[in-house]
Amino acid sequence: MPMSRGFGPMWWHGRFRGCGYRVTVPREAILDMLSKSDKHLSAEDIYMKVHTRYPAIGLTTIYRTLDILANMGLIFKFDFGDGRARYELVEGPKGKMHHHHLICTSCNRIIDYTDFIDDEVELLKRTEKGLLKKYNFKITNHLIQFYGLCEKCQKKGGD
Amino acid sequence: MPMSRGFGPMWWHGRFRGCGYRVTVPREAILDMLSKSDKHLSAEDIYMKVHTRYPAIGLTTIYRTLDILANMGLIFKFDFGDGRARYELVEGPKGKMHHHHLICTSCNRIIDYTDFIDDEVELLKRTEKGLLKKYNFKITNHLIQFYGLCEKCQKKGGD
DNA sequence: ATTGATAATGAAAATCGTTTTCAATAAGGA
DNA sequence: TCCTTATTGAAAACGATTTTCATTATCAAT
Ligand SMILES: [Mn+2]
Ligand SMILES: [Mn+2]
Ligand SMILES: [Zn+2]
Ligand SMILES: [Zn+2]
Repeated sequence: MPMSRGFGPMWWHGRFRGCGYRVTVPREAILDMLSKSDKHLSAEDIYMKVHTRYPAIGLTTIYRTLDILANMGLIFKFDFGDGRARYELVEGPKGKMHHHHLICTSCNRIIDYTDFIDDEVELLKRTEKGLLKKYNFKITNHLIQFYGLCEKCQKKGGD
Repeated sequence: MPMSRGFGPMWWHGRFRGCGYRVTVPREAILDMLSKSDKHLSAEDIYMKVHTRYPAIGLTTIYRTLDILANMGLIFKFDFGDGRARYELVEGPKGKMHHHHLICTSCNRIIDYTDFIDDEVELLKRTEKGLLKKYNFKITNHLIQFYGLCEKCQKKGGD
């Protein structure tokens, strides 16, 4: 199952058409590229990768497509504070879902983790409940990022 | 104690000189302005406020000063995802310290909270310890932001 | 108080990621 | 196939931030 990841060929065609969007070469190329990467790619990263096979596809279309995909909930859009947005495929209910990030401040490596330790889930539930009571603030989403040093950079002497 | 907040007049003069920085009118004006606000101000917000009293101070200097202040640890620099950085005074060990944010996705109101609910700090520590064990990642800092609807916007019907 | 080295400044230009404009193209229902 | 119109790519525009550079102001040494 090369570029469909077991969901059937072009499983997102239905989603696209259902939203009134047309299925185009650039959109297929971008989605296919994303499905083959597990990295946190910037628009330009994606542009360059796609460009090797489809030199005609412009950066503008990359941005427009990423915007649509993010709004459709097919990709996540993150901001790690380096001035450029980063994108990654959601991959549906089977694959990677909501997750948090460990960001190495030395080498900029980013580690996803979904296998939350029990304490973390507990922390979130209690915190959200407490904040609802204290501020009457209804939480719908959260962003949690831990900054520090990855294994390799600790050995190198931290920088 | 009007513009010194009980730390003695110009308590940061020492910090500045200690870092080899000169004490200048723009720097005093910016720091004084920040000490009188409890908001999350953008560079341009700060520029406009400072500009009413000191029309000669340019936006470039605002950026340069904010950069220094952030590096010195006198102010926090945050990114709430609206494309512009936001700044707020740390206020030393007495006042506001490390805190988390509640961000209303409807009216963009931002609520600080430092009065963590019971166990929140404890749970965070345990989470960090767990992540250290699991990924051997040494956490030095974290960013936690909750998105949702503030009290007012819930009543208005949630956008 | 005066001097002098140089850090700091402001205006303008440059940069950089992203968005908008617009004429040309291509998707897909008829 | 034909036609409507969503989509496209190039170029220009955009907005926040940074850089450049000539001028000014700070402050340690006189
Ligand atoms: Mn991720
Ligand atoms: Mn805050
Ligand atoms: Zn690292
Ligand atoms: Zn609100």
